Amino acid sequence: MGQKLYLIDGHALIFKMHYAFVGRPMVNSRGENTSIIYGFTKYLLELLDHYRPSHIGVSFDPPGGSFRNELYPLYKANRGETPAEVIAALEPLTLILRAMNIPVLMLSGFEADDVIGSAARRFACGDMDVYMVTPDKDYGQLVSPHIFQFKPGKSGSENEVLSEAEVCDKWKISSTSQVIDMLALCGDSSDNVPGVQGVGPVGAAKLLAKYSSVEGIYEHLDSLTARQRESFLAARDHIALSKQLVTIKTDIPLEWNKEDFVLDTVFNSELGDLLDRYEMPSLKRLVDKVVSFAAPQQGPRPAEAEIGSLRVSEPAALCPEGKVAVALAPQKGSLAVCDCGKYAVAPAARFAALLSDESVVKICEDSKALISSLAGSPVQLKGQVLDVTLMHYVLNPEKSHKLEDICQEYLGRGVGQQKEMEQQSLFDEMDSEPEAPSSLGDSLACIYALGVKLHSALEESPELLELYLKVEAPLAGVLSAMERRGVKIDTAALEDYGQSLRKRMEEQERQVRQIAEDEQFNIMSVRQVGELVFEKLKLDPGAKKPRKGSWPTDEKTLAALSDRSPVIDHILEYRGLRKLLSTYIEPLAGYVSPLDGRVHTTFNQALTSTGRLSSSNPNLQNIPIRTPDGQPLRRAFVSGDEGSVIMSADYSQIELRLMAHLSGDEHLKEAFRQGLDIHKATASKIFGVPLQEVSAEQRRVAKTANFGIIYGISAFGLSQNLGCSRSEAASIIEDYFASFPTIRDFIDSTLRSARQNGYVQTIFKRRRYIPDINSTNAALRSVAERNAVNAPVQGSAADIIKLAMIGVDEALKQQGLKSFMVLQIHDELLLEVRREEIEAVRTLLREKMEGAASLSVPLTIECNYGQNWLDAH
DNA sequence: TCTGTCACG
DNA sequence: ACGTACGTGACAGAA
Repeated sequence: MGQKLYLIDGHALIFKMHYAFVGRPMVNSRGENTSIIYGFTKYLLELLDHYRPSHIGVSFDPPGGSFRNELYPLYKANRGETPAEVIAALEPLTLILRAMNIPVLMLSGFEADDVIGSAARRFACGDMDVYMVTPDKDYGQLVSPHIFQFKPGKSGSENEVLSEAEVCDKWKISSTSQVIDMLALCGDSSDNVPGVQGVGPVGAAKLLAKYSSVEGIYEHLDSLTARQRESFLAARDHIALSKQLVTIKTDIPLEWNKEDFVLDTVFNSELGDLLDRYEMPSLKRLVDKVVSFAAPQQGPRPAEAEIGSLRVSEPAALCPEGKVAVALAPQKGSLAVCDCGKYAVAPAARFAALLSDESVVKICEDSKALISSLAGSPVQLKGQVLDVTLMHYVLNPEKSHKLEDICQEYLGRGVGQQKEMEQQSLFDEMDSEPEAPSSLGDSLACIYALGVKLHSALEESPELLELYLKVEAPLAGVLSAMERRGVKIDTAALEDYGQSLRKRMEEQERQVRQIAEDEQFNIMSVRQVGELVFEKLKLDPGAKKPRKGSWPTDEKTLAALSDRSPVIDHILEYRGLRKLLSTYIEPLAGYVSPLDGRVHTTFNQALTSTGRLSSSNPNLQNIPIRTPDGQPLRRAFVSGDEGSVIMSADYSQIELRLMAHLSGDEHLKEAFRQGLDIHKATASKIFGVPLQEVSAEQRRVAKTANFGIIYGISAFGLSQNLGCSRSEAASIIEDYFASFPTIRDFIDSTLRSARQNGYVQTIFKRRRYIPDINSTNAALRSVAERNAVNAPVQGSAADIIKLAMIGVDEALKQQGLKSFMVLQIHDELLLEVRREEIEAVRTLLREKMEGAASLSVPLTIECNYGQNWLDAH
């Protein structure tokens, strides 16, 4: 029986509880603030109840600082005084822990993390898993095969266990020891540890991938960009110290031994007295629960047998031949595969025959990642792929699709808690790696079982199974290819553009300093801006200084004072430019891969509630276009070489066309059939004027109303957007429905079916569940109603472009064209197209995009190309 | 870690 | 009598 040692970072937990109760403290009849004592003890008891540690200890920071303060006097110097409630809670908590026979670890000169690190390293072994209970990211550096970070969730139940793979994945590094380098590079503002200016987690990960450590980066300074080199040179003096400060000690000699940590749930009777003393009757009940459960020592559930039986009987349901495999990519270059209850880890090539066998169903957690990991190798993935994340997304887009959560929902247990399945050679002479993470076997078992369960859940609703098989599963491969191709960035253009914005920022700053009559004025400082606006210039004579804290300087407050002094516009302009620079331009340069000069975004296929994709790291679906300041950025998105262009194809008014199709409204349909300017046509109808006489203002109002219809209109929302009164908005809505009566009917019938079925659906039967549709809470219900109207429209558009992408990808390959897709922006596809293929690709896009669905109105695209993204519009 | 703001469709 | 247009992601600033 595997043993589990939980080491709790007491101070971190106390602070977490302190903040959790800010604003609504618990006070007992003696007037004592018992928030922290209650929160901490409750958390501890729930942990015992739920996770059943065999061993446990709590560590606190000792008073008087640590060796780090001697190394660096400014260490944590930016932290304010420890709140009095926190100090007051220490003593009672120590008493409670003592009454529970839980050892309190404190070593003068060391912080809690050093003690925990040293204990973890000392006690972790094959039959002792160590869980470090802390929200602190620094602990990631200690995570190793038998040491995990156990992150308390915000509402208590959402605890998260991080293994090596998850820590590495989170930071995008290859080994947990690189967490130290990450922290040193990025700095830590809460501990006052300086990092390297301008280097964030993403940039640091890229550098570490190439040079593996801080020292490695300094050995290759000449390979960095000029800006980066400058920052690294500036940091040279302190970087070693930063690294030392963030390194948790693992070699402190400890006087405790394993037996000291054994959890004995026959608690001391003092515990009850203490809980009475602090007036926490509900915790006494929890104590009883923990004690009563403790007696028959057994694990949560014997699921090994469950999974065992699945593997014997169920595969036939998936695949007539009864051959089923589970595959996933645990780390770069090698693959873990399980079959018939046993698993092996080896380079993917060793599984080539299995992976390319059409008759073997592959079950995995993340097929896009799996496909990406196999790309470039001769190994082909063929046959049906059951991606548990995507299947779960199709079944219920709004739930969490983390493996842990799906397991909880469908298997009634967490992942990584079961006795491991046997690891061995699947084939003769298999060179299995002995160092595989300990939870791997169980993860494979879970994925396997989930593949079977989710597949049969999809079979219950055949239209959902079809959505998965025809849309989501094939799309994963398309997205994988798009991510790997990436989009070329003209870094020189980007740099120039950034430079021009920086110049303009300096100019705004100079103007502000002039008005402030202060050459040293710091425009970035909220405090200084507040004092300038409200005290020196007195732009709002009525405003009273807040007693504590500082003057408000948010956008809205300042904008309201815009006509009192030009300084406001200068400040806002400065902030706008800074935002542009810090959100788009500067980070984008860091995402450009040194290998190919291209940016590789990540498309998330299982995230939105409506079926849309999302893009992150970086987000390339929100690159500016609407404002003049932002537009030049799109010029930096270029084709890979002179022989290619950027081509953009976007659906014209796809959501309104879907509204016309779904509602069946004859007026709207007719307008689209005639190819009219739809907003103008709408205006003509609702204002009762001839098409030619529609004014610009009327068109604007109609356009806003059209958007409103798609969003699930409300008088308030429309009035906000038009800047008119609520009653005026209400009358516009009346006129709209009078002109398009069938749309009102459509909305009504959509709501009726949502109330009846609990969900709404798209033209391809993608569901969105609307549980709040019958809520007695009016606000909740209104949100639900708007969701119910919007989801079929937004979601159908998402279905259509997904299907189009699959068709386009297939056709490009089939016709042997070299052009390829690079981005999807909801209703637009961006491609890199060989010049000689321009006409062929254009034709193909028309055919596949316009033909992706047959609606009762024409579905049309606009297609253009140019040297860059801006020119392609 | 959470909120507000602002970029896109 | 509520708080509001739908769907995202990233950053700065405040706790």
